[in-house]
Amino acid sequence: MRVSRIQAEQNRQTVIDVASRLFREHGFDGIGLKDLMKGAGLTQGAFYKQFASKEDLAAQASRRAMESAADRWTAATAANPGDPLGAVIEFYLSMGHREERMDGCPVAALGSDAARQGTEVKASFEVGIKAYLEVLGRMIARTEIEETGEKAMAVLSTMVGAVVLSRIVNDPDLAQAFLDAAAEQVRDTVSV
Amino acid sequence: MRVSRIQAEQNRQTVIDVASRLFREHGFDGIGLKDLMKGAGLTQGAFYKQFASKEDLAAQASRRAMESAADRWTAATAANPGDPLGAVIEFYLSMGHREERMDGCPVAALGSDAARQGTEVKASFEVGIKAYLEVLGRMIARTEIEETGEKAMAVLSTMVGAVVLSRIVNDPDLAQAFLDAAAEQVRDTVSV
DNA sequence: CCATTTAGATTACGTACGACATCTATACTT
DNA sequence: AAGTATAGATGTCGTACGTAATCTAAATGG
Repeated sequence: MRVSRIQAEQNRQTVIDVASRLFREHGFDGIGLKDLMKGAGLTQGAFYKQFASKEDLAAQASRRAMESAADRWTAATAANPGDPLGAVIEFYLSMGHREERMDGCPVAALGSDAARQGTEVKASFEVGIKAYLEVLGRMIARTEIEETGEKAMAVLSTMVGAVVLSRIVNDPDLAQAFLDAAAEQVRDTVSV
Repeated sequence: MRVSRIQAEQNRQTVIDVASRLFREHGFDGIGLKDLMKGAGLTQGAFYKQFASKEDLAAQASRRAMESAADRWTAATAANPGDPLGAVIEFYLSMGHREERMDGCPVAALGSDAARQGTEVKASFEVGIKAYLEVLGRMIARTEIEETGEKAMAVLSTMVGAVVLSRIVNDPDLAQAFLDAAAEQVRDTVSV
């Protein structure tokens, strides 16, 4: 049956939110439209009234996911102005983050998948990645003026790589070691 | 038709080799058994005579891919004993590597996917990752005795993350910047 | 304020493809 | 020559994405 305009828009947002989580959990190819819509309390038939294709949803869900991830970084730094880097490290390079793919960083959860997607999806990620770099750049700028961008990129690479690697390996100790090693490296990079 | 025992084994190896490339190109969920077998010149019907399941093949293909990747690292360092790190950086953190997912590092190509796979696949990756760390550890050990393992892990994280990020973004300049920034960071880490 | 239009939702369908099992013909092996 | 291992064809059954047809309630407007 038909619902109000407001309700329809709300449903649309719910689908995007749900997709942003389920894609991170299962990968773009690992979950179908039926389950995606069911997660939002709707049926598959309603999908094409709201989205042009699965890839269209993937692009919008990726954007949403990256926005919320970047917001989390910003919030963490704002809440801890004395040690913004420490605040980011504490949750990003943690075993908790390793274990909750669904709510964690989309780059770590979907990086390899995103590389295979179309331009739209990649563009969504790109916006979020630049937001990450800005947050990192502000932290680095306090101690060093030159090469802020380069350092931010290196730091982000280290952090993303460490979480990916920590999730691949079965051994929890090795996983922890990757996170710890990355944390130390990141601290060194920013403080030098 | 039936082929010789030797031919059958060779076919099996071909399937693993082909799968190790096609999985990297399309992801574990992005390609089906039919196309996988076709890539080896066989039909899908032959698959279950050789492998228990798709995941079984995924585990074997991952192992094969990681072996060949680690061999490449070893070969690069052996061919350039004066600057082993430079040799690795030159191909790993290059635009060429960014563009050939199919023949490149399996961790960068399938890292996010691997995190969602079962224990067998992860174990295959884990072996290869440890091989990477050994190669890196040897390079780092020359300049620094302490914390060799930690540094190797940080370096690997940076390299993997940089390639993943460089592949996600549409902008080639930004992609190049990630690779360059990682290269510099890696050199600093190893030489300090 | 009622009739008409419109749009969101459901159900059902179509085609294609997914993994996996089984059956058959054949050619190697012993 | 007989047995057997293998490739390949075929089948099953579920699910994939996408597309109507239909239903219903919200918008709209006279």
